[in-house]
Amino acid sequence: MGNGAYAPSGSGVPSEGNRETVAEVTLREVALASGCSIATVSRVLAGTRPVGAETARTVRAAAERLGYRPNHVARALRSRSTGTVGLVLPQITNPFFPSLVRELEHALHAEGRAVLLADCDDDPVIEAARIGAFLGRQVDALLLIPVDERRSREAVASAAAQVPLVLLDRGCGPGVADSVAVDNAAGMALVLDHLAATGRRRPCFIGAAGTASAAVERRAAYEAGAAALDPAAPGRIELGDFSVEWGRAAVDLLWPSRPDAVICANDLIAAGALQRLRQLGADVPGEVAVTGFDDIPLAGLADPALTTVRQPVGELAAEAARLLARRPAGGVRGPRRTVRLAPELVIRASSDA
Amino acid sequence: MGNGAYAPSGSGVPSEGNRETVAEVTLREVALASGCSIATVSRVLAGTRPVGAETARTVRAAAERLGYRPNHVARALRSRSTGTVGLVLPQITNPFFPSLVRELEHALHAEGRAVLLADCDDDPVIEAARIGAFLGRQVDALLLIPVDERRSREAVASAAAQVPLVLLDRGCGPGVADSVAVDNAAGMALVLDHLAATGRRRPCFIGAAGTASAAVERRAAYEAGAAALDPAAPGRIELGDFSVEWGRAAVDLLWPSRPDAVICANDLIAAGALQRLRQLGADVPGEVAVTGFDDIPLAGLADPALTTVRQPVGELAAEAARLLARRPAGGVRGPRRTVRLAPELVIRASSDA
DNA sequence: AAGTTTCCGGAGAACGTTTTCCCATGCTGC
DNA sequence: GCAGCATGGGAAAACGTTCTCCGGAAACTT
Repeated sequence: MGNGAYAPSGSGVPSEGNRETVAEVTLREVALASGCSIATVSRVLAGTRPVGAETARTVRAAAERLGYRPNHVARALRSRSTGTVGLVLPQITNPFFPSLVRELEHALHAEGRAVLLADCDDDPVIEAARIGAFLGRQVDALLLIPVDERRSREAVASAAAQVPLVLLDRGCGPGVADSVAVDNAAGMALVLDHLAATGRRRPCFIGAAGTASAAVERRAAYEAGAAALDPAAPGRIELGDFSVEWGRAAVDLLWPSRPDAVICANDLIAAGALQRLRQLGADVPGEVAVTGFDDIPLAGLADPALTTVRQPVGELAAEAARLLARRPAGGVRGPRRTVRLAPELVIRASSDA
Repeated sequence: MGNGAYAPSGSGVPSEGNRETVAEVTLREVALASGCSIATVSRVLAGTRPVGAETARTVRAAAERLGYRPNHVARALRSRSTGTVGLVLPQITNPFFPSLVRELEHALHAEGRAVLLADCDDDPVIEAARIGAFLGRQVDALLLIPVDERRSREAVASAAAQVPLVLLDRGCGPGVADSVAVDNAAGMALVLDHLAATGRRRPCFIGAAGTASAAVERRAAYEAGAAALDPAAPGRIELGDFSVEWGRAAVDLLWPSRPDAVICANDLIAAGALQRLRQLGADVPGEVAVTGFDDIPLAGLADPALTTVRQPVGELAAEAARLLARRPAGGVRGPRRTVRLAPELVIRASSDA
């Protein structure tokens, strides 16, 4: 029974005995074999009510012998819980998401729930459709990284009224649903402190336009922190999107003014910036430091390796699972909770003084 | 009805009328409202048997009006098909997988099937457990990227006996299950042809040890091709694993012999090799060309951008879906099919003569 | 000794579908 | 006019659970 997590078949050679692997074994067969009723078998196996020790043993033996495996579908129909969570995200190919998905998958599987995955192609319409499909499949809950702060709102709100729903990484307007994300302001503050401590005085910022919460919060935090750093020269700010291409392009705009630190709103931008700076012959980190945000795998691979802010992906996932578990069913009750987790500064060569 | 893919609620303001969003609408309610039997409603909505035109209209109107949404769980219990496929992979954080997952998700959702995701942490034991869990949840089929050629075999074979199962990207021994993968030999041949055409004469190979099919096939193809290229100097071969670190380390072993082309078994190795070569002051591509395999996003971002072999991810996914669809149910019948898809050479700066 | 509470176990009703029967009706062909 | 046959529709049996009753027996109470 050690390895056979799913194969009721015997040991290796399928020679004799239990051929009943074909006709699915149900509670009924176990009941018949153990000489008691279906109800009793159910109770023994589910442990929902105490059952006589002797009977329990017989039942368990019979179940084991026949290789009984509960039918989750039937169970779901009756108990109105599928043990399934839908995970909806904008683009699995966004390099920040895989590790988050991984942690979520582990956290959820650990409590016996399975993960239905949907990729929205960054399209709110597809997102709404996927949410609807999952709801139709009776997921117990939804984990959602919204595509867009505004255009996802309607679908999210409507879904949150039907099942427990936790927003991840990005917000979706106030009071729409529970949410858990990294503390972007704290992360940006870590970066600025580090740069200040290593003597950088002429920072600039390459961010992303739009209303996405990560974009807004990181930009605001930079503004606040940079002004505190040196009220006279808060540094230039350029806004584009969260892409490598934009990082490259922004450097062309900023480099002429010779900043000594380029702070980027995420690692992709930073990777682009780094690449372009090197092409322009800039000395990183001697002449100029570059920092990113998120700590995607690419950050450690860049050359020089990128100083960045690591999101606590594991905690993010654990917290999301916890929020889901807390919200019982109808989901409507209770105020929305927002959890902010502290990030960690990862200092690498790109800012090493 | 345009947007409300999942919300049966009316238009905006929840003022009057249908409050039955709360108590789930079933076939029974629709039958009652349209004055006919449950069976008829089911037939109209599922289209399983012709029904009188007048009745059909009435039923459809009632269903629309009440906002009927079929209960997938009940349907699954009765029809023994959940419309769900399990996708089991070694490590979602492996940068080659996200795009594959994306394509698979789209292909499957397009035919109305939902995707259950499992990440195995590169551990065959976890893999077996996940497969078992999915089987217990009555997935209609399994899509699997095996962790290990040998150690995954038992679980895979056992699962393949129960549901249609398609192996992706990596094999798992002959005759175990249907499988679809890129033609590694053809890909390596493309690389070698390109390098020969651009005048490279002293190749070497950084590969991965072990029995994983990608490792074995790419290595064998290199040996065959390099020998054909120049029987006298087939080039050195170093074997490690599919990682950036190994790429870096291997360069230290190989560079002293001054090859003019470093052919890597995947892009991660190539990225490491590229990095180390640059650190050593080598001129890429002037002095030495570097090539990868897979065309992960990192390949285009490396500096210089990496020449590599692009896997036809979309076709891979489509073909996998097709194989699944072909195999009816029990899965045991019929010979195993193996599909090999042709890759494409992507020439970038790292090999530009 | 008669209530009363526990305890253990069984019968059977859900859960919401799909599907198999079966019964009407209205037709066709003799 | 009657067998035969499509056609449209309903009643009810599954599917495999969980869970609510209910009953009997044993163990306490009074």
